[in-house]
Amino acid sequence: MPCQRRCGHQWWHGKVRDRGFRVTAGREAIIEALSSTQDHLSAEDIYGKIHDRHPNVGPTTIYRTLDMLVQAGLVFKFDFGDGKARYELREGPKGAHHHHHLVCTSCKRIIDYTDFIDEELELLKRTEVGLSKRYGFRIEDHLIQFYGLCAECLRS
Amino acid sequence: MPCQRRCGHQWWHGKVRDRGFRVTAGREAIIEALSSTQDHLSAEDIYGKIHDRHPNVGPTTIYRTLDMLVQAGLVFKFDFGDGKARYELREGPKGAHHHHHLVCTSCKRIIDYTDFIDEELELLKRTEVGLSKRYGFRIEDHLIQFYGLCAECLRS
DNA sequence: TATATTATCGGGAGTGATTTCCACTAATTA
DNA sequence: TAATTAGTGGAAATCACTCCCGATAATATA
Repeated sequence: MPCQRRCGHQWWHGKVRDRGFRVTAGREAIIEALSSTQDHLSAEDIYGKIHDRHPNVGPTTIYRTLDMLVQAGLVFKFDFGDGKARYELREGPKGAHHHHHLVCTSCKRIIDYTDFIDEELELLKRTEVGLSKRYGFRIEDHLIQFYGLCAECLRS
Repeated sequence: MPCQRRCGHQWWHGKVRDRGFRVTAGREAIIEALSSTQDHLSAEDIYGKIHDRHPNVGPTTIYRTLDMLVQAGLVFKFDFGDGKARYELREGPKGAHHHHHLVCTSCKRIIDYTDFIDEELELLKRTEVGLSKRYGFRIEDHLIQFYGLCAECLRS
C-alpha cells in the first residue's frame, strides 16, 4: 500500500498547502471518501463512510473541511433541493471530469451527463467573456442543471 | 385603481384555479410582493413586505404558498448558497422576462443578466432535445448561474 | 342566496442540517 | 525542541423550514 499520509505526495496536498491550509488525517479521509465514488455525497453520507476508520472525526469537522475545500476550489457544493447540501470533487488525481446534472423533480434522482458538454462549454466560454466585459465580473465557475422527469418516473 | 381582489381579473388567477388551487388574500399579497420588485426575495423578506397590510399572514402560509406557486409553475425557487431559498416570479402580467444570474461569491450580490440569453437558450434547446433522446428524460426547466467576483469586489 | 364541502389558515411546537463555542490537540515554524 | 497557531470535537445553539390541528373562508351545489 502506497503511503497515505505525512508523505506529501497526494495530488491535492499542494493545492491545500498553497492556500495556507494544513493537511490533516480528517481532511485526507474526507477527500478519499469523495474520490471513491461518483455519487453526490452529503456531509452525513461522508460521516457514514469514514466513521469506521475515523471514529473521532465528527460532523463539525466534516462541515468545516468541506467549506475549506470549497474555498480552496477542490470541491463543488450543490443544492438539489432536498434540504441538504451535496459535495463533489471538482477534479481528481487525473484532472477534471466535467459534467452537468439532470435532476428528476419527482424521485430526486440525479443523472450526470457529459454528452453535449463540449458544445455547452464553448458557448459558456463565449458568454463568460461577454459577461466579463459587460459587467466587469470575473467568472470563476458556472452551474448548469436541467430539471424534469426521469425515464422511470415518466413510465408511472 | 383597478380592482385588486375578488374580481377574478388578475393575470394569474386562471393559472392558479386551473390547477385546483384557490385564490386567497394571502396568495394575492405574496404574488404582489414578488411582482413589485426585481429582487430575489426570501420567505422572510416577503413576510416583512406584507406584514403591515396583512398582519395575519404568518410564515407557515408564506412557505406553503410559495411551494404551491412553484408547483403551479408561477414561481422559481433559487438557492444562492446563503442558507435561505429565494423566490422569483417566473412571469408577470406581461409575460416572461427570462434571465440568468451572476452570483458574487464574495459579497453575495446577485446580478440578473439578459444579454447573451438568446444564444444560451438556443443551445439549451438543442441540448434538451439531445438529452431527452439520450436519457429518456423530459426536461421542464433549467438553471444557469455563473459564480465569481463582481466589479466592486475585484476593486478591493 | 343559503348551505355544504373542503382547501387553506395560523401559530406554537417540532425537525434537522449546519454553526458556534471553547478547551484541547497536533501540524508547522523558528 | 519549543513556540505558534491552525485545526479538532462534541454538546449546545441556531435557524430555515415543516407539522399539526382546530378554526376559517373560498367554491361548489342546492
